[in-house]
Amino acid sequence: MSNIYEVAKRAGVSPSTVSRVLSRPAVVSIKTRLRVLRAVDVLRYIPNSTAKNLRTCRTGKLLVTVPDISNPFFSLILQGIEDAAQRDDYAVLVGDTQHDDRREQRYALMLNSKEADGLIFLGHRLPEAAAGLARAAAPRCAPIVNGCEFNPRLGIPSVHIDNARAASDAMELLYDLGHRRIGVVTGPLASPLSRDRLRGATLTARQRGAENLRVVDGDFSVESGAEGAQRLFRAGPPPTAIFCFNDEMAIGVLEYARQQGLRVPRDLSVVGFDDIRFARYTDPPLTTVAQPMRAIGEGTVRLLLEILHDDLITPESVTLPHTVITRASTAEVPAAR
Amino acid sequence: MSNIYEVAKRAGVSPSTVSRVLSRPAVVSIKTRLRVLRAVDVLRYIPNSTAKNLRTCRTGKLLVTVPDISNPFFSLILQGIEDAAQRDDYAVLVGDTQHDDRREQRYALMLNSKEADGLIFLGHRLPEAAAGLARAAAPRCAPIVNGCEFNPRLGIPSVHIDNARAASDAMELLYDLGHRRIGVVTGPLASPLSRDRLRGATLTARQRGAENLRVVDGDFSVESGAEGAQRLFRAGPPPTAIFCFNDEMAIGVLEYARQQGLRVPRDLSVVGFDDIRFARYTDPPLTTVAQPMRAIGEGTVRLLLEILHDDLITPESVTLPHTVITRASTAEVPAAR
DNA sequence: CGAGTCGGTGAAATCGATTTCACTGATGCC
DNA sequence: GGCATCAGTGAAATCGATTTCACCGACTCG
Repeated sequence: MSNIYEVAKRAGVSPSTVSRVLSRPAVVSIKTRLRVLRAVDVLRYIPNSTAKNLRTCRTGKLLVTVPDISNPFFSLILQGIEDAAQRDDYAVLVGDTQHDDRREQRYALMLNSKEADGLIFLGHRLPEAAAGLARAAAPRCAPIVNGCEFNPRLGIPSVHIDNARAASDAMELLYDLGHRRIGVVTGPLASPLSRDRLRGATLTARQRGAENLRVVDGDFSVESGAEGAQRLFRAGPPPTAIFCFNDEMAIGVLEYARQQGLRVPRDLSVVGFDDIRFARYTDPPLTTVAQPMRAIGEGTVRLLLEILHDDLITPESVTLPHTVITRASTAEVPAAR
Repeated sequence: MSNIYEVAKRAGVSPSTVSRVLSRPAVVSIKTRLRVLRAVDVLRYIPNSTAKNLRTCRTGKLLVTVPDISNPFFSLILQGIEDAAQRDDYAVLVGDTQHDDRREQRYALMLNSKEADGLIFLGHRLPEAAAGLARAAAPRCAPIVNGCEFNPRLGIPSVHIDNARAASDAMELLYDLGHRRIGVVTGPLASPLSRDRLRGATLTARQRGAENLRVVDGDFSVESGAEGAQRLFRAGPPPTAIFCFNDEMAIGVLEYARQQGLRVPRDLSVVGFDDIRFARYTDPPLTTVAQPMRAIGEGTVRLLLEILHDDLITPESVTLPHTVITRASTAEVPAAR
């Protein structure tokens, strides 16, 4: 592989000129520019980006840690990130952390060793290594951005929806349909996102005067949705509606209903969260709260690039709109008909 | 951020020694080793990986191009790749190409500019830039590996299943259930993978003496599955079974059936391909051909690392086993009952 | 006792670009 | 005509590590 010196020699100029031709052609005379370009062509010269990175202290890479790439919710966000990064000529390094904080740690360290220019993390924990960078940068912004979650105490900019409000909206929908015995299957309460949704849901329940809100915890998996439904049905009078904090658990509830011979939405209304790709293809199609996944991904990149370009000095979060999508898994409560 | 010189100064040794302590501690005496480590600790020294990469001509990164990250099939392969790469201390750069060959090109160029040590591509096209590297490396292996597809003409090692055989197996299943009028919805025939499956399917059809195989083309999307079903039903006598070249199209067929009031599997049997996460949660759960997605991902990494370590000289592909998973979307043909 | 070996270390070259600074010749202007 | 300005270019420093080679002292062995 040829390097800049060989190109310079062949073109009869100095390496500096070759470098200029490639990065700021305007400052080089037309004649030498063409000579250099010809040499570049002949030698099939492609600049070594590592050398460039070393000199410029930039890598052109963004590191993204995601709790689970194979989860359709995250994969859509990742797609938004990738797409936005690409548009600005950044490449994306992904780290699948499998919800493991040691892995989160390891990836965060890549920022310290300058393997990437910035970090987008989609989980709810800020790895210690990253927190250190954030402290060191204070009161300015470190190139670290969060997606989906929002923990004001971290002081890390984030792109997310108003989870409390979104959960409220989902609950309102159910109350408006006449439901009074509503069950909720939460996500892991370690994450602010789940806590926010729970807060929104219980707030609405109180406002609507329904004390009959029963809450069980899930872990966002299909299985935990089915199990949550079972727990809700086994304890006390059966709920007429179940609100799950994500679509996969709602699919689990649909599974449970099918096994128990419950007809959805006749006997049980089900609401999910996220509006993943398959939500519209469940049977019945799932009523759910849509998050703008791609936009969240793109937003995190925009925020990160603003920080990198020094346009964003103080942490600033972005709240994107959600939408309640009514499909066929919800209906008026039988008694109200 | 401190560098190796400051550490050396603080420890009262030369930079070479610091480097040795960090990479081959055994060759340094215990005493200096401890002194150096203390200095590293105090200064919170973290080696700059860009400098290291420049010197060692290694990046510790693998580039993966995937046609569509948000597709659950690819995201599972990607997870396998990420996981395997991580175990060997490699990081993964992903490029979502959106099936666009210009994007594939752009990513492939990153190999030329030494931004990654190797390339795994999951599409069926080998970008020209990568092909150039392969030619340059010949007759040895360039660090380029394919997943899923297999095109012997490319001379690029690949990890995949026996697609022809897998399609045969799916068809056998249907014939064994007594189906004779079978429809097939293919993927884009530009990819060898689809052509292989089609070959397998038609071969079995011929062996089973059924001339009634009707084939329509799809593009792997849910919509094209529904549309394919429509075309199959509109032309000639209705099929009793439809075999789709992926699960999403099979979901489309299920949708179509529901809309038309066809009961699956009573009126129509449906077989998918891939066994994505949601295949078991469709209604009815989908009979499909399972591909070992994670293993495919892990396999591509293993192959690539063997090439990088010079253990693999000549291109060599790996065929992994598939499994036909019978769920509730297939049943005996009514007439056969 | 002298030669050879070996463990431990440092000086300096190197990877391949970018960028500063200085220089040259040509032009503009009074 | 002389001085300032400017466009165009090159020499050399620089980024931060790794690695080769040479060196030194201590030890072994004949």
